[in-house]
Amino acid sequence: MNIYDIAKEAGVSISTVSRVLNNKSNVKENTRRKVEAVLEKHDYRPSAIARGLVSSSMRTVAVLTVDIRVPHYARTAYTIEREFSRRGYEVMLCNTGGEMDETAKYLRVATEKNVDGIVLVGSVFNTICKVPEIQNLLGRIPMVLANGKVDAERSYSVLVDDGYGVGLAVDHLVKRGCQELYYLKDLDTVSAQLKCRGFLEAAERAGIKGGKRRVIETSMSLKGGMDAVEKLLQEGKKFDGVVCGEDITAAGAVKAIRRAGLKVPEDVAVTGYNNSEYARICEPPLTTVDNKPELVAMLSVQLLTSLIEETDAYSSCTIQPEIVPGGTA
Amino acid sequence: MNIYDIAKEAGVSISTVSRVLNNKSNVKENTRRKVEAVLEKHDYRPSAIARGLVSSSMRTVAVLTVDIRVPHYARTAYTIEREFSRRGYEVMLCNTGGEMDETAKYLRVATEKNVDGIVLVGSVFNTICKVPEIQNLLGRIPMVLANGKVDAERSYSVLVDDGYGVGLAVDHLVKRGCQELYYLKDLDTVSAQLKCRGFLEAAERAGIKGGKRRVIETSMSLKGGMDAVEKLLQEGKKFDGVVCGEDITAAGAVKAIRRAGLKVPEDVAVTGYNNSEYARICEPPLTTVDNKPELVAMLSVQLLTSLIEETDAYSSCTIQPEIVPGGTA
DNA sequence: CTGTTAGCGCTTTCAT
DNA sequence: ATGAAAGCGCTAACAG
Repeated sequence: MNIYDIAKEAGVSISTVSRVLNNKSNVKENTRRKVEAVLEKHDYRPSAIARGLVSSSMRTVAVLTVDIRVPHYARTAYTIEREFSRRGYEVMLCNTGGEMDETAKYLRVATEKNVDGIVLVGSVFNTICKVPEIQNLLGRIPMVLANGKVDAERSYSVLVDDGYGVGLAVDHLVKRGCQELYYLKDLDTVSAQLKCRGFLEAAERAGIKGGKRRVIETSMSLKGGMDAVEKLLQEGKKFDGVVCGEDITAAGAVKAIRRAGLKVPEDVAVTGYNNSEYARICEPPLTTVDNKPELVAMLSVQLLTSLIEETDAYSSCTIQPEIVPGGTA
Repeated sequence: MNIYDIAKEAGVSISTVSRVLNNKSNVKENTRRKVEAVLEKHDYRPSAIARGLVSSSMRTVAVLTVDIRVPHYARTAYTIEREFSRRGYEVMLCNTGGEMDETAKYLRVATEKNVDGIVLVGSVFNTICKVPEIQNLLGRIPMVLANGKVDAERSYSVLVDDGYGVGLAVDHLVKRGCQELYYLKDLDTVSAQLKCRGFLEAAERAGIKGGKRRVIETSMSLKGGMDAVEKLLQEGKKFDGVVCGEDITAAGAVKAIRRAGLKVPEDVAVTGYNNSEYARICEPPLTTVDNKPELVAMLSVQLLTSLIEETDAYSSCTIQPEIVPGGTA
């Protein structure tokens, strides 16, 4: 069933049907009703593909994340989807695993499908987009990086000051009297590096010596957090505060500290990062940092929408995280 | 840049370019190379929209879930996306919030965009699809329900025996000597009802009296689990086992039990459901039930693919959950 | 206010 | 092996 069938049955031309379909004003009320009746009768839906071919837009945006199973990305992607849905766009979900190949593949598909815009969620894309192979896929389509930055035509950023965020955690620990701090670093993305630097700078400001010796590299998992703490204990390191780059590692750290018979926060204080459900499940609930994924998502959608529809002036911006008091620090 | 530009520059007709693009065999090796050179030079990508208009397929499937932020759905959607990506399909992500309107809207969009197939994830759709307003949107497009069932043309199911799953948890508790069991019920979806019934039947089999009085309704959240346990304690109920319909409520239950000075599992044993990261963060880690979302997702994709491509014979199927021992039971 | 016509970029007969 | 031409379902410019 297409526009011709409708036209024939309503006894009008396809243009008139098209006009009715698109709520154009120049249709006689009588004709409009006649056409609408036929439309309703068949519960007719115009083909978005055919429309897309004409308007060269399918009202679709691609959202690339590393892995939607990571709660932080899930929250971001969720909000992006909801916001775009409100605005009449559908979202194509792309899990890249942080792989260059998958990213390239998806950018290619996005181009072929002529998506209206692209959102890259996560600072991995910061690094990935520098690869020449990816570089020449950029600039064709409006793009917003949520917590990333890339130098290309029509690419904008919504940044989160993660260094500042970790700094807040350090300040918080110092204020409650902690002196022997360690930082649990999990990944090696730009964001992870900024967090680490935020720790080092804040520690130095607070007069805490040791610098990089206070950074423990571990994996981004519950076990990663536990392992790191166990290592500290085994090595007989003195510590009264553990700053973590992720709630999940912080939860692991708390687990290991308490299993060792130490009290949190009395003996060792701990801070997480992300203000996730993980933080609340942890016992005691984590003191953590809210890096506001929903806000980042909203601003990203706003930015991309204005880019697509060429409405408002648009510019990149930066979000300041906030500390969320819990029971671990 | 389109197929005409390429044809002109290569000095051939558009049919030949199309043949090269689609790896058809009837092209002289020489011509092929000539065309490929031009293709490469411009890094040409054919328009998926135009192709879609001809083939009436955009190689896209829609995945509807309640809320991608719920880990269980995130895992399912993730696997579905990865599997479809491997097969050359993109995924349109749809968060319906379990709302009828949103579901209807998305089914309509899916129809307009002529998606190749639809996956409905979660047993809410079981109920939602019964609404007449939704009913007449079904049957047009191949559909698979992950953990749901609906009576419509071209609709199939991958079911999870959640009643059996909760039964496993009850058996486990009974085996370790628990007699005073309670069940924490969180939602009111079909799946939640099946779980509840699974509890009641298994309890009765084990000779535990009380029936429905042993079911506590609460909200699906950490607080929901805590509230339920606090209520039991306040009412002075005797209990040595708490079976939960979700890991998150189980984590809340454990929290409340321990805060009351009771030991888990010695005084009160607890079981969760979903085998999620929540279960591992909980201290002690939850004994939980694995309802295998990844497997469900894989089978759903397989089923939908065979439906779309009309290859193998297809049929609905059912998954059996497994108990995962932890430290709470 | 309504109809005719020319595309949008591609695939696919049907000739040659 | 290659090209010409029709058509997928729609929008929009133009004519009346």
